[in-house]
Amino acid sequence: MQKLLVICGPTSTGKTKLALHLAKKYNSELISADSRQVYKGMNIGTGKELPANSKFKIQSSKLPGYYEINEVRVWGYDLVPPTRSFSVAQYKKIIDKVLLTIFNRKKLPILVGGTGLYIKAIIDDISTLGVPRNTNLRKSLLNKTSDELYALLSQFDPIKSASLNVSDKKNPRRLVRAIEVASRINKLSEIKPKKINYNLLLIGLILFRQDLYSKIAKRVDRRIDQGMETEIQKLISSGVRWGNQSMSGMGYKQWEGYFSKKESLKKVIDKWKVAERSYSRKQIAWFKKDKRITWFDIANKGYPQNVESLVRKWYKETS
RNA sequence: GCUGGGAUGGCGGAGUGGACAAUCGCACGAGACUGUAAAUCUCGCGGCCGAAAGGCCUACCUAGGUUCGAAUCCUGGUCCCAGCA
Repeated sequence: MQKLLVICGPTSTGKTKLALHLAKKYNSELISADSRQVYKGMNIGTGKELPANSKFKIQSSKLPGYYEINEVRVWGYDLVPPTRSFSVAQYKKIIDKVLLTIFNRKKLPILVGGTGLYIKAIIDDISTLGVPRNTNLRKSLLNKTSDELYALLSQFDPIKSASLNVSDKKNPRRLVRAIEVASRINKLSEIKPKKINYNLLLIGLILFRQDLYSKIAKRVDRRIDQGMETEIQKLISSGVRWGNQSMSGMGYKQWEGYFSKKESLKKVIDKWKVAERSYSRKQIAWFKKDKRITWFDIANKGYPQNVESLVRKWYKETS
């Protein structure tokens, strides 16, 4: 079984930094598991650790490009233009290919990021991933209430509708998706991604809540200093619109009121920090459920050494 | 100093005699989530007891008063804001 190292945890805990550090020691390549770093031109706000003058390299038309950071290849950035929408299914398709080439190069891939669903798509199975989005269906369901959607789903797939929990029953987006899956026209044409089994090691980085919050605040301030406003300006003038999926992310959507002269910069920053905090909570709730994760408190100064010794042990094992 | 307006939970802000521990939004807390996941959705949110139903206590600046009953009415005090001086 191929070895795959996963580094996850809430935002602002230094996952990429740790991954880059480990990559040097284990002849590794990094794969970002981040639903926002996939967009080209969104760098500061999504936290791509790009040094000045770093170049995006594309070697084959069958693979995405990569960056080299401190001589470590980093994949998963800049997969699509920010005017395009994106989904886990595309991510899975692309990254599975990338992983194969990394194994061919006899290197250790490190999957690093905070998007739990993306990590899950790579290391576990998501069985409905082969059902593509149906734009017409989604359009026709656009103005339906969650009760109406639930009734519809009950017609198409009573078993599925009965199995939904209270929150999904009231979640229009997830109901629409469930109807989409239930009403697929041609099941045979679906290409179901293969489940690949890896020899996994999952590392989680965590920090006491209040300290995490203050780290988040500082990082937002830093991103403002790094020129976040200019980044947004560039995106807008290159044709990205506020309604694009890429602009629904933290650090981006909060600027809409500012650019229409309705809100102050302070307001933008406050809303941004709030969004980051609430996101970190959701990430913690998600990752907490995965019992495979070994957690490291980054307040503990020795944690990189502890991570390393765990990785070393796992890496040496013949699988 | 005068005149007018105001003081409600961590914040904004409803309520203007009973159905008020107090609509709602935000923050915060807990959670769900198999093709938008940095999305979307659910629940909780004065304190105490309880698994729950529910019960008890302290509350709408403060001190009194009116009333069967007050966040809501009256009086005094404190503070804030606006206009005039």
